[in-house]
Amino acid sequence: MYALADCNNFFVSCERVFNPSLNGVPVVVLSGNDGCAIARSNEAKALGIPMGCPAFQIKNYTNPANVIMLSGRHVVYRDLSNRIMRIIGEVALNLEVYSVDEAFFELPYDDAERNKQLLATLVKKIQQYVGVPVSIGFAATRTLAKIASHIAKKDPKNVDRVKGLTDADEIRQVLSRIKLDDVWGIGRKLNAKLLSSGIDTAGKFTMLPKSYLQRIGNINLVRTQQELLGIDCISINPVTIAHKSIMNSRTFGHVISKKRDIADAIISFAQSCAQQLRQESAAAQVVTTYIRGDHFRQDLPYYSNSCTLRMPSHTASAMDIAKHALLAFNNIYRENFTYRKAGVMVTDIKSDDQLQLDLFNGENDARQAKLMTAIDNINNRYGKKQIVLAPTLTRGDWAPQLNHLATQSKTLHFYTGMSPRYIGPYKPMTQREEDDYDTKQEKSPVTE
DNA sequence: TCTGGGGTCCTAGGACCC
DNA sequence: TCTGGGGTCCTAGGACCC
Repeated sequence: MYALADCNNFFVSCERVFNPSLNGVPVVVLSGNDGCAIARSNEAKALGIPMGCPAFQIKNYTNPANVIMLSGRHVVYRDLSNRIMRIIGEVALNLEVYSVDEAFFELPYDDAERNKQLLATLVKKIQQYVGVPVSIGFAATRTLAKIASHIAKKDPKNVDRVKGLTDADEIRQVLSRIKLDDVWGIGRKLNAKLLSSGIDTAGKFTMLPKSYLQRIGNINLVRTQQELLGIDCISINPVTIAHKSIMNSRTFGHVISKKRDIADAIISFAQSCAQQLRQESAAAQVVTTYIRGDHFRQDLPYYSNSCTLRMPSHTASAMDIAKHALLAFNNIYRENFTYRKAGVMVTDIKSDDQLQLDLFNGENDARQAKLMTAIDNINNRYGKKQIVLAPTLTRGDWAPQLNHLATQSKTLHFYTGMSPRYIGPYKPMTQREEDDYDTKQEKSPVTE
């Protein structure tokens, strides 16, 4: 038996833990740039505000004065998530943290009723210790457990917020009612494709021939069908899976076209990727940089592109990664276009203990590693971004094409830190605001 | 005016090898 | 007329998830 624990309206529930006056009223948590709704309270859902609703369209559903809109505080959500996972871990077998607000695990008993009691106790404990409401579904496969958790969440009469789907007749009945796109693994495209053939429920989907599913989708679609039929076929992920890719990207406050401005952003994305690699005691060998225009602006020519480079060896050095991210950027940047978003991704990641010493760069790597450790220590102690890469000093090495650029990079923060207090279109900060922003330490940022 | 960010897996097709 | 066969690796793109 698999169980799926799913936090209800997670980001909103976290905010309510710290501010009970948010209970009972419509609350929406917004994405970065305060762009769109990424979590909604039940009251906000009842107003019809859809997931992903752009913030400026909320007025189409209700008077915005009725809705409390909050910028996301993801560090807080991560912390509460960790506490919840720890509590689940006390009773769970093979806990598999699937996302910040969801976890799969296996149940100890064969008996559905005993499992149900165990889970009901767990839900209460999380509510009491952390204050976040959680719903739990359980069944023979993860896909069915997921459906069960939806049922647990949606049914107001179910005070335990636990639902088991273990009886074959009940499963058949439930599937005949569930809309296909509510099934885990069926997204927009597949739903549309299947709908056009009259397949609108999970029940009908389970009767389709495997060969057809393989043709219109891939092996995963076949697996989804098997899972709905009660056949477990999603392999278990070990508890701690190393990342296979790490990405850092931002939508800018508005379109920009200056090469140097974008390059600054690329450097800071690369820096963040490197930092996360070091946190995970890992290193990457492949860097991808991508840039793209604003697809909402019909009045501007649209261009998007990406470039992937393999570095000479695995590295977690901000300098190595930034250097290659910039080289990649130089390959794809085109003048006379405007850009709205950029990002850096690192792949081919290996943990430090898997890595062999590179005979040719060994000494250099060791020096870089020491330097990076020193920077991490300083930043941990005195606040993020006390030491950052200065593109102005290194541009000659990194990207000769940038040589003609003006020398200053004070704008770095606008693309990266995205201060939670900074809301609105791009504009340069005053020195005062900047000092303020830099984590309110007495020190102003040290620029190397 | 205003539309997020970060992941995973699978497949097809090309380059390259013998 | 007729143009080998089989394999690996890499990448881009598309689907999905939260």
